[in-house]
Amino acid sequence: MIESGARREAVSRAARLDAVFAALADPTRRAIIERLSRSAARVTDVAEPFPMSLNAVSKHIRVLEASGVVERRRKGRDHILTINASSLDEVDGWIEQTRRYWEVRLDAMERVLLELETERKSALKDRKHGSR
Amino acid sequence: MIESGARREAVSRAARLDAVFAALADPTRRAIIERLSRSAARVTDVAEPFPMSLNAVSKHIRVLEASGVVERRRKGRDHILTINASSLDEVDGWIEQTRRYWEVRLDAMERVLLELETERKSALKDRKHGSR
DNA sequence: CTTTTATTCAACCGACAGGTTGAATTTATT
DNA sequence: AATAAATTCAACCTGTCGGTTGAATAAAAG
Repeated sequence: MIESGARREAVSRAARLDAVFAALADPTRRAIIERLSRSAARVTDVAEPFPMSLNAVSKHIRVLEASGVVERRRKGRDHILTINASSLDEVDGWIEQTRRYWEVRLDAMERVLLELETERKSALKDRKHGSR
Repeated sequence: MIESGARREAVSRAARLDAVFAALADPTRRAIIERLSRSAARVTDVAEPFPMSLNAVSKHIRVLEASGVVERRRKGRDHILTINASSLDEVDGWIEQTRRYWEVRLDAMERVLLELETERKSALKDRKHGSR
């Protein structure tokens, strides 16, 4: 039932990142995730503490489900929601990889070079600048 | 003028997470980040490869700046853009912490307990109906 | 000084996101 | 069978988002 991982290449990596980041961008949805982190729960249970209609929460859950962060299995009339732990790996990987770039390249050379260039230019004019 | 890069501790952690996740949810903005990961650049340079107006990119940059992921310093008429490596720490931390929850709690106990409960309920029904 | 270059500001627009309410659907309970 | 509960579907409203075009502003270059 759970064909997680390699088999879902119908959607681009970018689109998946879009979906997960967007899903995580809403505070209500992050709260839902945190709630589900403590225990699996039905839609009604998840919705209970929120100051909005059940329908609104239901829609949030659909967003989370579409992004792959939340999984749903039906048990009669109840829909049991759980979290898919591996769904954040891709996002995590993107962040990690991007940050690595910075730390290696940015901090040292590039920044100094840029500083030098701008220094050279302002040395020619040298007006009263006095910024901190 | 706007105090960019100044202390904005008045914003809640949730709001900051909102901003960063939302900033990262757009593929154009992620591409901008990747571009700036390789070298600092001016707005025009950043905008050049994108199939949209300079104004559109300028707006994306403002979103990234407001989220704290990108920093800007003016040098004459040029605005030099760089990445703030530490800005993703908060996001990274949230993901890491949330995932930890799952792996510890979800997989084992909670899931089994839930299974048992639903099992119990259908057992009651079983007495007056056939097995399934 | 005039012009070009870099960038933002402002107004506008279509699409989508997040919320509402009301009904429909499926399953449990009595 | 009748009712209640859990959930979604559908229509609708409002605000924000991503994009456009057409200024305005500020600094550099001629």
